[in-house]
Amino acid sequence: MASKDRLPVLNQINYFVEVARQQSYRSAAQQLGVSQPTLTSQIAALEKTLGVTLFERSRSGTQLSPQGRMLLEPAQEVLQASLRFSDLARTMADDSQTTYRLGVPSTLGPYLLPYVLPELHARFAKLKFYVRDAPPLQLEQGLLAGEFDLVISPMYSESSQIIAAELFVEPLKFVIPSDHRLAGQQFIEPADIKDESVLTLENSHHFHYQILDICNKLGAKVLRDYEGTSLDTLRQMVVMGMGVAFLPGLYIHSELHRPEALHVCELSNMPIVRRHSLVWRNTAPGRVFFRELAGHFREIIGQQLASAVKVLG
Amino acid sequence: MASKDRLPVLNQINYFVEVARQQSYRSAAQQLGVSQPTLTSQIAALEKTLGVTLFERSRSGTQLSPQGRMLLEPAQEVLQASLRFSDLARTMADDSQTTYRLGVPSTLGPYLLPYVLPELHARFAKLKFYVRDAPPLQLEQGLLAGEFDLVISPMYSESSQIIAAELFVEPLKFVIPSDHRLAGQQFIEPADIKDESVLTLENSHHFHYQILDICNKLGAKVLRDYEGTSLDTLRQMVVMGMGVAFLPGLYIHSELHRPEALHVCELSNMPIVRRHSLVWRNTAPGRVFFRELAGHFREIIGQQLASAVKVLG
DNA sequence: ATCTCGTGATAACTTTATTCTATCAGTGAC
DNA sequence: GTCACTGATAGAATAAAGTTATCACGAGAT
Repeated sequence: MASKDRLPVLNQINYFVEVARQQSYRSAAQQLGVSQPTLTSQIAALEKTLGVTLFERSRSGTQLSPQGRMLLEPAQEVLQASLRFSDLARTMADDSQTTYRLGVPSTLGPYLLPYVLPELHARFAKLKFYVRDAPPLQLEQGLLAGEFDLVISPMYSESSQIIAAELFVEPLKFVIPSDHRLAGQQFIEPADIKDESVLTLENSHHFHYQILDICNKLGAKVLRDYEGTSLDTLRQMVVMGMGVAFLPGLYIHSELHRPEALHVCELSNMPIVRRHSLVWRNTAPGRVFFRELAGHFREIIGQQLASAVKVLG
Repeated sequence: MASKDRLPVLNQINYFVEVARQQSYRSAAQQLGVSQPTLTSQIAALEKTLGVTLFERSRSGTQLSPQGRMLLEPAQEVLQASLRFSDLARTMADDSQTTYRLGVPSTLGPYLLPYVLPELHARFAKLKFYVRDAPPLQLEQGLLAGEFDLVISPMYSESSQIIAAELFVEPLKFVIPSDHRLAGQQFIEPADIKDESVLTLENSHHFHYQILDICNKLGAKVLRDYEGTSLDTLRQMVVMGMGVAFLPGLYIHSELHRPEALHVCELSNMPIVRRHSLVWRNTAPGRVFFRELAGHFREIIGQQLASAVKVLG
């Protein structure tokens, strides 16, 4: 007869609970700030969609029907669930109180984020990141596919769907074994590197191609037989005398505090660097906040890592 | 700016969940059986009331925003709560699948309901009664106050707000100690009772006044110093020789199967009875079913207790 | 480059819900 | 009886939800 298969209306459920509480249409109406006929018709509508009589009305008052009595608690649960829902929404109305999926290159994340995230947390207590490592190629793909909300990447491929805010420039340091013929000097002439065997990461890393490029210019040869899977293996390979390598400044800043079997230096007059940007889709709803976020990144990096990198912006 | 303090609409939450599931407005629209612009405007309305952007739209598709992602599960919980609510309502749309608060006199309930409720349960598996004992006076008050939905009572006070369906007539048996001078006879002349000491229940029971009445007519005296608090104490008092008593036929039928230190008989040519009705408020939403229920009571009592009582109706 | 197809957004309109004010018709207390 | 109180009803105004037709943009194939 009645009751199409339609969902009831939360507002009506709210009315129901209030009338049940007050045992009176009129006082419930006053409490709810609506007129009494509104309640009459809305409760009637709810009863129709549910197919159940909720109240026993008499000229001398109103009370719950047996069915209404049993439905009262489930109704309150619906309202509570809806309150949880909209409360959560309200707190997240502020973009700085949400959890974002942040993608970082595995050659950067572990050496950058420990310096940044604690301070960021101090500034936005409810801002959270779900951080995932990935090679830059996958980062960009993943960003476009919606697997990430934010990505820190070198931003080598420009696309109209993507917005990048430059964060900082990171030097790549030249690393050689302590017993290498060039060890001991702080600056090395690019020409001296000719014919050196340069080790790199495996080619799923953007890092790989950058090194390839540099080596081509310098005339050094890249040892492709032994490609490291992480910066740590790369370092080990250099220590073991398998060749020389370029290692990111932040890695060295983080991991090579103590003297070791390695010598770290730079090429004179030829700064080799990585550029890092904070990247997001141009359609991302958080884009305004993301831009603000990039500012905080720069600020914090400037405070924490000024000695190791050069902040942009 | 946006977001008045109003409750969201379940329908919109449902739309939200479906679009999130399909990652597409169009296919979600098809799935939901509405047009695509409806979704556009309803999702936009929901976003406005929540103050949060739920989706990241692009010309090539739709996906959840970070906030929407976190709101998806709470949204589903709201829907589930609402489904539980309306499912429960649907099953209770049938008046025979609800729990009613049934009030019975304590001098009747324990001796009647065990014969009735099992068969009633067989006929209406989901029909339940929350049974409470009370003296008939409280029963009627409680019924009017809405503390009971149904009451079995003698229905001595007629009221325009109350509807009563007569169920059956129960004889009151005359009970004397086995060693009483009148013991052994099945029928006793009313005149023989003159000057006997008759025991009764305490006066909160309607039973009390009925006995008082009978005794006045018969010229018997009522022992008011010792009033029993239950039919069982009354029986014990008779066994102990403190007097004689009238006990309800159903009590005797239930409790006195085995021969005992008691003799049970009747007054000849003077049937003493209680009448029992099923009573409810004339405004009770279940009133149609209650009338039907009264029929089932009569039927079942006729089957189970024909030897002890006389069914009416 | 251009075309086509698929995306969500928009406009203009219709239908359905929601709400209001004013009024009615019983009930209960005095 | 009278009066104050209930919830129900009528009719009108407003708000919300739905429709069809169309647009503008991006992606992929030609």
